[in-house]
Order: sequence, then C-alpha cells, then structure tokens
Amino acid sequence: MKVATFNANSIRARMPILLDWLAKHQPDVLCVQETKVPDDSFPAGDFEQAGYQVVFKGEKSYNGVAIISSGELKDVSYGLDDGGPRDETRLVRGTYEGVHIVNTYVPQGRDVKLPVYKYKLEWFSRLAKFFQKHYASKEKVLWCGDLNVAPTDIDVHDPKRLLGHVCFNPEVQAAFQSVVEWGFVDVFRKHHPESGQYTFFDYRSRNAVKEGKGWRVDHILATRPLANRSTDALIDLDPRRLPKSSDHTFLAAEFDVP
DNA sequence: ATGGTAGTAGAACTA
Repeated sequence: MKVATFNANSIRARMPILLDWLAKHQPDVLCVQETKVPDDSFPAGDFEQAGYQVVFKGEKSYNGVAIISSGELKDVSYGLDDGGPRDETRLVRGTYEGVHIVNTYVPQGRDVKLPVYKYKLEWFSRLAKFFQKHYASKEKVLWCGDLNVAPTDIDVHDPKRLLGHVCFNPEVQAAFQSVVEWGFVDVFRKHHPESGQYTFFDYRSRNAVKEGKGWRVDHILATRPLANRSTDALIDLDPRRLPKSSDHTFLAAEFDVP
C-alpha cells in the first residue's frame, strides 16, 4: 500500500502537477492540504476521470483538505470533536482497507507572539486527545499532512538562524512530540536518517531547491503495527522544480499490508 | 536585506 501527502497550495492551480504525479506514482491514498477551494468548486470530476475517488472539505482562499484514494474510503469525517473549534477544513479522516488515515493541516501560527500560535500549540494537544479517543496505538493508524513542524535540527537547512520560528522551536517541537508519543513512528526518518531532506521550500527564496534551503514539515507517521511494515519512504523533489509548482512537494511511503 | 514570491482575490491576508 502506497500512501502520500502533498500541500498543494491551491488544488485548482496544481491540477496538472497532481494528475501527472498520480499517473506516475499510482498511490493508493494521497492526502492533500491547502486546497483553498469551496466544495462547490472542487475539481472532483477530474480525479474521478483519472480513476480515483476523493473526499474533501474546503473554504474560499484558505485551508482545505482532501483524501484521494484508488478505492473506497470508509467512515469519513471532518474536524475535531472536543467541543472547541471543529476546524473541518484542517482535518479529514477515513479508513482505507483497514488502515485508519488522519490527514491534517495544522495551523501555521504566523508569529510566536500571536494568539494563533497559542492556538497551534493547543491544536497539537487537542489532536493527542483526538487520537486517544478514537484509536488505539496497537491499531493501524496513519497521521499524514502538513504538520507545520520541523521536529529536529536536521529538519531545517539553518537551525541557528531559524530557531524561534513558529515551525522550529523547542515549544512547538514538544507539542508535536506529545502527539507522537501517543504511539507514532516518523516513517520517513525510519528509512532516511540523513540530513538535508526537505518537503517545503519557500517561494521567496529564489533558488531554494538547488541550494537546499528547505524545511521538513510534511510528515507521514504510523503506529507500530504499520510502521513495522513500512518498506520505503521518499520525498519527490521533481514536482517542486516544475513551473507553477506548490511551495511544498510530495512525500510518499510504502507499506507491506494487503 | 526583519527582504523575498505566490495564491486567492480583485485589497489584503496567509504562508
């Protein structure tokens, strides 16, 4: 089973790249974030013509998540359910062939001094409770998406300069880690311990990909029963080098499950 | 360079 994640930064602007990638890599499941489109304008037909099913929830201009799958996704639901803001355009989950998939677009936070940053930290705490409530770590669970955290020093190109950023500081790393400790393994890291592996390159940095000025903020994490069966993981930089690319690129992982 | 570019918008906000 091949699973991938991609922050599209507008799914409509990224359709050519997305459809090409699906045809080339043929994942069973692709989690998408930042679709930036209301549901009545979502290009579902284009995915269906390509032989995929898709579930999605979005809004005008901001946020938005989708799960594209080659077969049926069961028990689909959106958002957090703890009585706080549901954020239905930031979380979608479903079950594919017995594997539970949770696709999140974690709030970025903008600036550590702003309330939205505190909201981001709370979001991780709410998410930990969400996993606790709905799943057991002995089950096959995948947590995928743009998690807006670079977990360690080797996950950014310049840890000294970037320290204190909303996606790279001890506080946000601890918040992320508290979710991981529920029972997740970083599947990409399991296969690639080396530094310099990034999924995001800021548009504002001119030759970012060539110069390796990236961040690893998109992740695929799996519970033990699933992580034990992962056979490979990769970051595909090719789509980031194309004209009209997203500022993120695709991360994929393969699992030896039926 | 506490800048830069891109997306949705059709100005200002988010990343």
